[in-house]
Amino acid sequence: MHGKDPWWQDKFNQQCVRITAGREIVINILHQTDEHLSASDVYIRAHEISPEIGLTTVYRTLDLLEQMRIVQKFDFGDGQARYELLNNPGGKGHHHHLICVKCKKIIDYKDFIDEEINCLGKTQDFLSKKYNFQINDHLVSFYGICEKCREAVS
Amino acid sequence: MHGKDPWWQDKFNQQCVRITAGREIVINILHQTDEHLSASDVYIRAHEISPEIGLTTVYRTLDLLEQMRIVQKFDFGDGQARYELLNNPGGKGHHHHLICVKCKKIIDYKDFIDEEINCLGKTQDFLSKKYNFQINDHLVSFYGICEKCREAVS
DNA sequence: ATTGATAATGAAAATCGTTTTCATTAAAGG
DNA sequence: CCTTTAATGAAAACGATTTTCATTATCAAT
Repeated sequence: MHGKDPWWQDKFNQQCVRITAGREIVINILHQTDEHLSASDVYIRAHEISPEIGLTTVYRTLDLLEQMRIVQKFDFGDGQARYELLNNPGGKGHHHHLICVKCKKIIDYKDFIDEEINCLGKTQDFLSKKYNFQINDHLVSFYGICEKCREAVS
Repeated sequence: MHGKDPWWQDKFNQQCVRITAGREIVINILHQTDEHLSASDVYIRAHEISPEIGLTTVYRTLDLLEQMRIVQKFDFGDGQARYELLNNPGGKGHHHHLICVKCKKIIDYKDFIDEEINCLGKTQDFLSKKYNFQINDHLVSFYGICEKCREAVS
């Protein structure tokens, strides 16, 4: 695509993880979307591009990418894990979530995100020292009931 | 236990949800622990108290309590949901999480919690207006790799 | 290029947390 | 007490994820 290798290839080489066609496809799929894709979602899209990719490989790749801190795994309570690219350079950027516990609808928001992150930063510094953790990212979600679901109740 | 009914019974009566032995036991179990119990954990403890309680009922009860905003359901990525009592009067109180993505260890922290909540409050107010959500609670988690797991890697 | 060691893969089977089904029992109001 | 309807348990079904195992592809050394 460009003269330079994609940013994530460094991480692969550093950790002696092989760059394969399937892995590239999975990363590209995640790179090209703003949605929170499940493993099946990724599989369906990958399969269109390259039908020899199996669901198992998609699962394994997503796990690997999570371990490598290239993707973030979420669980919004709808029974399947969802994945998002971290540090997605051309993507929508970092955001937090607002989740309806009834219908499981997810809203990504960026309002006040800078203030929030600033505030969380202090905590992160403290925690990483106190507990000797290498903290890579965070998850902030608000839970509630959306307008539609509130209407549905008596 | 006291002369007065437990705090959560009001919620049951208001919503015409029946107060049954099984439900009381599940709530008491959650009330008496500081851990993040899975459905099986609850089932095992419930079964010791009253062997006729089935796993299905535990699942149904936990779902019900989540809908009623009496418990909060979490997913820390270890393959099973975990539950905590909300507003637990004698409990450990509100806290946030620090999670190791390798070994899935969870640390509950309360450091800077007031500042964080204060900061999140502004967002919550904004979001609930903007998206017309009834926001009940929030989840803040930091993800990283703990000391032990970092040593284990080359 | 060829080879050799080893990581990556796919298909199918296994796992396991959770949900559904359905017949039975218990709760709350009359 | 009786009636209606919600709650329950056991077993089966479900579905997402993981494991197994034989095969294939990758990278490094030759």
